[in-house]
Amino acid sequence: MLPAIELENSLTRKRERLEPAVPGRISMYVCGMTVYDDCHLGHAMSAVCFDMIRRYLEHRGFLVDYVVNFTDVDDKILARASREEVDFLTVSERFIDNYFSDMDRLNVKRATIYPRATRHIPEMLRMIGDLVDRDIAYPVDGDVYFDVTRFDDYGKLSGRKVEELLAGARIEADTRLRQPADFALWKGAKDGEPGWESPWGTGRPGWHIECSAMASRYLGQTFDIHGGGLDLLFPHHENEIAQSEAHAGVPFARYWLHNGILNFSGSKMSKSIGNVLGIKRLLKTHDPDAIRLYLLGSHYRQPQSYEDGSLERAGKSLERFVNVFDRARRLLQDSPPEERGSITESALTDAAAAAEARFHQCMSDDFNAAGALGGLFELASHLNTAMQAAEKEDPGPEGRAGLNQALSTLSSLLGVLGLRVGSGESQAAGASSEADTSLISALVDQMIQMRLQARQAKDFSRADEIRDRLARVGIELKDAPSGTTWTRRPPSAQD
RNA sequence: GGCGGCUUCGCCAAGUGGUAAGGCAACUGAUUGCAAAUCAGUCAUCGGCGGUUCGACUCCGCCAGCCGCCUCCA
Repeated sequence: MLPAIELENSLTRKRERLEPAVPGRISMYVCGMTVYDDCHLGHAMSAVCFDMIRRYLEHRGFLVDYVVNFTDVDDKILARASREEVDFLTVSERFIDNYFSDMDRLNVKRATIYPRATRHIPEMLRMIGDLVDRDIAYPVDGDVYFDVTRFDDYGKLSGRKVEELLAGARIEADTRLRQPADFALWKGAKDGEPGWESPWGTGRPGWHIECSAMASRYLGQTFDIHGGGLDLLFPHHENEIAQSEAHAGVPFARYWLHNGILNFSGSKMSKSIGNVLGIKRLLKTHDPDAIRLYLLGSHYRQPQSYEDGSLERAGKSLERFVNVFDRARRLLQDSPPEERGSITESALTDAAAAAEARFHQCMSDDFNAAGALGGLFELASHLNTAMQAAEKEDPGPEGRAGLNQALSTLSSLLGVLGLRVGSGESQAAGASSEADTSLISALVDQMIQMRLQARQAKDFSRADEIRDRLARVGIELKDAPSGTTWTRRPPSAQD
């Protein structure tokens, strides 16, 4: 019996048991990105956190409807388009493609649907129209604003009170507004800006309304989980709730999940500060699984600080898993089975069962992937201990069964976290075509043969030279009793 | 100024009212021609001060430091 899933709900600030509105199904909406530039590690953090949550829910048997939006029209996109003298959709579509290629490499599973704001203008106009009709929103000079005093629960997510917002507003008051905290549902087009026709003139949607419109379009007026970065909690998510609930009269998202922000050099990774690490650049020197492992190494809700060498350390950790599978493959294929075994089956099956139990215990407890990983490292250790013995004396038929079972547990649980180690689909850094790979393989085997001859002739300086030279081009040799193996490492990483 | 959060071994980072997972690094030993990998072992009393409690790192209060949001932001 697996533990019930509990999660920390930002809305109630409490730990709650996850009880989907429709048994067996989870409807989940996660704020994607405004596509005006490349993705950075912070975007990856959010995407990977919610991907991990989604994968775990699916692993637990839920059918997950997973919606991630693209904000494909906004000031920054328009600014870029104007700078590049292209249509704004050219810009947004380019960065959407870019987003997919980065996220695919990080093994972020594709959402059920990726709605774009520009393709849901009618839905938004209907919502805005309704709010205006009921005087919850009001038009001003071609814009439309939401009157925050007309929604009693305004501030319930972020713990703010309307009065305080009015008093402490940092922005200069726009005198056209009923109060400074009111936010735009619709923005009238200024000179030459693209726009859509509306009852209030040509314009484009405000930022928040798209999520309200698209979430209800695809998941219903009330759905289970809404996720996003903690920095979106206010005002974005607060405003989503206000619009949606004022419009529909029913609760919007039932559970709100927020991932902690990634800090780099002491402050939030953000384009405006300029301390961003682009995913594309990181992928040049790091295994995508290492990046994923790093991002899952702390609880999703905690802010995470990126330090120099963080990804290198994650890469070393990942190798621990990689080595287990390499070693097992060698062990199981090299030696013919014998009657008597060096491994007692129960030792490994117990270790595997313990790791799996701990995995579920941690993951059920607000998706504690970091804790779950700890258990997987322990299982890796148990496997190594057993394999060390098995290299001296055949594990025997029962031992082989136990070994295989523990390996398959390890690889499938890593898979639930989206880590491809041991699944046969891991992406070695510098992956190349199949033809290249087999050519490299043949060449390296030749070099290993040459080195073996040198070693047998006790010409160790020559043997070392071969090893060093291969290391310089990213081929690392490992001598084992059963022979020499090699692995490709990424070219030396700088950050 | 308002709201929220954080402070655990050299670094990253889980966690619990009953004396602290894991990874990286380091140290000792085994193994190795030497390495690498691996194994065995070593390596923290949880920011400070009070309080509640039989007992707190975990609960409460105060203090200090750091961070996020309040403007676009994963």
